[in-house]
Amino acid sequence: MGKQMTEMLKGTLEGIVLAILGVQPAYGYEITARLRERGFEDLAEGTIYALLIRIEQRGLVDVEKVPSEKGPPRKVYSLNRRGQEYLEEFWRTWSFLSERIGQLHEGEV
Amino acid sequence: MGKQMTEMLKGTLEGIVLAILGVQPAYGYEITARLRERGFEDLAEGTIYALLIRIEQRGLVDVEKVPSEKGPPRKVYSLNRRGQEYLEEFWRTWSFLSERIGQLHEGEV
DNA sequence: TACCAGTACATAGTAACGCTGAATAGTGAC
DNA sequence: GTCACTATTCAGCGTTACTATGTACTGGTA
Repeated sequence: MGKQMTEMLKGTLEGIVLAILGVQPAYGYEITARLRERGFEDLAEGTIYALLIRIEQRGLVDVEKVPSEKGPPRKVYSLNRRGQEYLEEFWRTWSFLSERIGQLHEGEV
Repeated sequence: MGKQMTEMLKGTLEGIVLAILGVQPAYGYEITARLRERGFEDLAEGTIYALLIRIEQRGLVDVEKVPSEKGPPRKVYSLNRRGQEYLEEFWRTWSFLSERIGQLHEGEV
């Protein structure tokens, strides 16, 4: 990751993952792979796992262990009620910030 | 600042300040005041100063000390060539990220 | 059998960033 | 002489993503 992207992901990556889980449950390896496909090519492996553990400890997601045919069991995360609320708050914060920055980009200072 | 906003500002606040300086030179107190007017109401005083020192040390801005009628001398920062390039890189990173997150917000996963 | 690639998760240590809280210093008004 | 406003600085802290490495299960292959 470029340094700028790394810093910019702080605070937003969490929202990105929660939004993905909001659509449908997923497990860490899967989320990492999907993000890499979608342009975050050198997203570090460990980053997502650390993030998932964090949001689990905050009670934003529910976890279920599901056996895999191809390796160790998967930890499938799904967004719960609290996570939903937190995600809505994230969208409000994001909307505010992206609007301001958008204005700056258009040159309206 | 809310916790989410604090985290989200990491990496973006720098770009915001560089963009402001790209329009016209400014000093710390002024930048903080302007940002507060524009919705970042509880932006911490010290944050901007620390950021300015950082970008100065990286050689992204030029500094000039200008006397003030109302207090201690101002340190007026202006974006230089390297800063301009760095800002362009910031916009590229920002555009990529905001596009991805925008897609997520629209539900296109 | 032994080895490797792919799948899947975990974690200790590090760097960077914004915030907290306090200090310093100059000006003008009351 | 004290207060408010202007203006900058800095040490210490919490949070986050990255680095690097380790563990573990499966299937293929030499």
